[in-house]
Amino acid sequence: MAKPSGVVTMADVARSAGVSTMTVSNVINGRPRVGAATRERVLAAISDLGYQVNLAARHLRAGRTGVVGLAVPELERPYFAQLAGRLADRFEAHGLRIVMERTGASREGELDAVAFSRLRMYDGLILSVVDIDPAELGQLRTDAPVVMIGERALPSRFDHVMMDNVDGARQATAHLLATGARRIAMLGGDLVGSATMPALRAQGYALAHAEAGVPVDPELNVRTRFGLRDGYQAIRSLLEQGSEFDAVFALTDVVAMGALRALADAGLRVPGDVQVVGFDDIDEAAYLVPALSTVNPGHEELADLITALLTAQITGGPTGDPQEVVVPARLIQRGTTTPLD
Amino acid sequence: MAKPSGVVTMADVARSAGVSTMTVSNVINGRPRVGAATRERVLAAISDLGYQVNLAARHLRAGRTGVVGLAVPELERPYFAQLAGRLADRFEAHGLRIVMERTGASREGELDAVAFSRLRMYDGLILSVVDIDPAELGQLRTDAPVVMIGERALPSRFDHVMMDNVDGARQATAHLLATGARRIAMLGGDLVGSATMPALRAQGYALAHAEAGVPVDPELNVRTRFGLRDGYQAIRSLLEQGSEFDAVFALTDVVAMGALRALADAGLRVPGDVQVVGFDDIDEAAYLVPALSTVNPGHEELADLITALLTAQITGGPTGDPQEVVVPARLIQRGTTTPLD
DNA sequence: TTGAAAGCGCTAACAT
DNA sequence: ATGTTAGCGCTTTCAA
Repeated sequence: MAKPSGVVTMADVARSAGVSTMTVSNVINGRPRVGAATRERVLAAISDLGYQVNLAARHLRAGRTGVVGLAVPELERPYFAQLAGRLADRFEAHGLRIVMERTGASREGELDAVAFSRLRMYDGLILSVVDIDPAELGQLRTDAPVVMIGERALPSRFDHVMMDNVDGARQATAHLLATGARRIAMLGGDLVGSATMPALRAQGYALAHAEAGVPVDPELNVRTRFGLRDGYQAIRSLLEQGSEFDAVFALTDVVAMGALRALADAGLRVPGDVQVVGFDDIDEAAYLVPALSTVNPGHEELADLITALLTAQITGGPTGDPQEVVVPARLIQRGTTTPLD
Repeated sequence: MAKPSGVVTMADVARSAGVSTMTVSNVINGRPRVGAATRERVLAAISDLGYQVNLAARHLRAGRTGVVGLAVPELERPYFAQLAGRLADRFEAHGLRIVMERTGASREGELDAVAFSRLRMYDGLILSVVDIDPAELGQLRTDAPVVMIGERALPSRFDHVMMDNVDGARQATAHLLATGARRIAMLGGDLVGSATMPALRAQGYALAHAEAGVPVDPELNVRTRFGLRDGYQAIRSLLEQGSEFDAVFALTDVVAMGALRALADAGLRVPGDVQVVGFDDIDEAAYLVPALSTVNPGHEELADLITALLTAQITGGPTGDPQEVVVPARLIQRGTTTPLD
C-alpha cells in the first residue's frame, strides 16, 4: 500500500522487499550484480506498490535527465514543429527525449527563460536564436551541451548549425528574375539589418538583383511578421498603395500562404499574373494548389548535424573548438513559378 | 568565480555575499523578510557569479518546477502545435511555462514515457489521450495534477476536456447532405470502433446520414493516417478503384489539404465537382485557395478550460470530483463547400 | 531579519 | 551479491 501521501518511494519498495534501497536501485537500472531471486522480489514489490522513480531526485543525484530541450520562437510555426518531429526521431535513437518550449523570439525569453535555469533540467539544449546578442551568450553556463540553430551569429563558443539564408534567398530571387520577373515584391525582408533571418534573406534578394543588373525598389519590400495573416495583409497593402509587381518572394512559406490567398482574393492568377516563391519548404508547400515553389533549407542535413553535434557534447563533454556549420539550401520549383525551359 | 566544475551553487552565492543559503533562497524567491541592504548584496553576488537555480533540487525539495507538460501524439501536427501556442499564452499569465513532448500516439508512449515518470518533472500535465486504455489510467500517480484532452474516455478520476467530435462531424456531414451531396467519401474514419477520434467522427458522419435517410456506403470510407500524404493517397485510391463520390469529409484539415491536392491533380474542381469539409479549423484552413470549410472545435474555450482546470488543481490540490467537459463544435462554411441559400 | 539543522529521493563509492 | 555511508542543491521548519 502506498503511504498516506500517495507517493511511493524507493525506501518503501526496499522495505517491502526486505532489501536495501541500493538493491532496488540496481534492479531498476538493470545493473548486473543482483541475484535472480532478489530481483524477482524487488520487481514484485515495485508493481505491488505502483512505484515510479522520482526523476527530480535521480537528476539531482546523477546529473542527467535523458531529456533534450528544444527552444524555439513559437511552438506553432510549422518550420519548427516539423524540425521538432525530425529531431525527436533522431534523438530517440540515442535514448533521449525531445521537449519543446518557446522563447517568444525575445532576447529575454531566449536568455532568461531557457538558458539561465531550464537548462538544468536538460542534458542538452537546442536553441533557436533570433534576438539574442552575442555578448550575452557569455552569460550561459559554459559546461552545458548547447547547439544553436538559426541565423548567422558572431563567433561564439557554442556549436552552431545554420541554413544558408543568403544563398537560398538568392536562388529564389534569381529564378524569378530568370523567368522574366522585374518587380519582385519581398514580404518580411529587412534591407538594413545584418545578421537576422529577415536581413540575411533580404541580402540574398538584393544579391540576385545585383547579379542580374536589376535595381532593387525598396518600396516593394513590406516589413511584416511571419504569420498567415501577415502575408495576407502585406499583399493587401501593396495592392492598396498601387505598387506594381510581377512576382513575390515571401520570406517564409507561411507568409507565402497568406500572400497566395490575398492574390486570389484580388483576382490575380498564380503564376500567370504573379509568381510566388516561399522559403522553408514546410510539408504543406507541396500540397497547396498550386504547389508552392520554395527553398528547401536542407531539413535532413540540419537535423542530422544538430543531433550529431549535441549527442557528441552530451556523451563526450566539451569537444574542442565549437563547430559552425552551414547547410546548403536549394530551390524547389513547383507550381507557383514559371518553369524555365 | 565559479568553482572548477563551472557550476555555481546557492552555497557559493551565500559565501560570496556573507550570508546563509537561506537568505539567498529568500531573496531569489522574493520572500518578504529580507533587509534591503542584504538583498542588494545577494543580488550582486548572484549576477557576479552567474548563479542559476537548480530546478531539479528545487523540485525535489519543494515539489514544484513552474513547468507544465503538454504531451501530444505528434509535435508537427498543426492542431497540437496551435493548441500549444494558445496554452503557452494562458499559462504564462499564471507564471507557468508549457513544455511540449510527444507520445507517438501509442499506449506505451502515453503511459510509460509521460505519465509514469516524466510527470515527476512537471507541476502538472496536459495529456492528449489517443490510445490509452482506461484501465491503465489507474496506474497513474493519483496526486499529480493532470488534465486529459482528446477523445471521450470512460469515466476516470482525471479532469477531462473534450471537443464534440460526434456533433462536429454530424454538422459537417449534414451540411454536405443538405447541399445535395449523396455519396460522401470519408477520409480516416473508423466505422467500427467506439471511443477514438476516428470512431467518434465516423459516428457523427453516420448519424447525419441516418437523420437524412441516406445510407452509408462503407466503401466510401478510407482508413488512413492523418498526414498530408495520407489524404492525398486516400483520394488517389478512391479514384483508382473507381469509387464515385460528390463530396469528401476529411477527418482532419491536414488530411483535407492532401485531398484537395489530389482532387486538383485529377482535374476535379472544388466545390463544383466535389465538395470538401475538414475538421479542426487549423489556422491554415482559412488561407487555402479555395478556403477550407471545416469544423471549429472551440479552440479558445478548450484552451480556457484546460488552463482553468489544471491551474485549479495545481494551486488547490485535488478538487473534488473530476470534471468532464465537452465543448461545442461549430461548422465553418468557406469556399470548399456550396453555400446554402 | 537572519541562520542552523534536517531531509526531499536517489545513486556513487566503498564496504561487507 | 548486498548493504552502508554520504551527499547532490535546495527549502522547510524552528530557533536566535
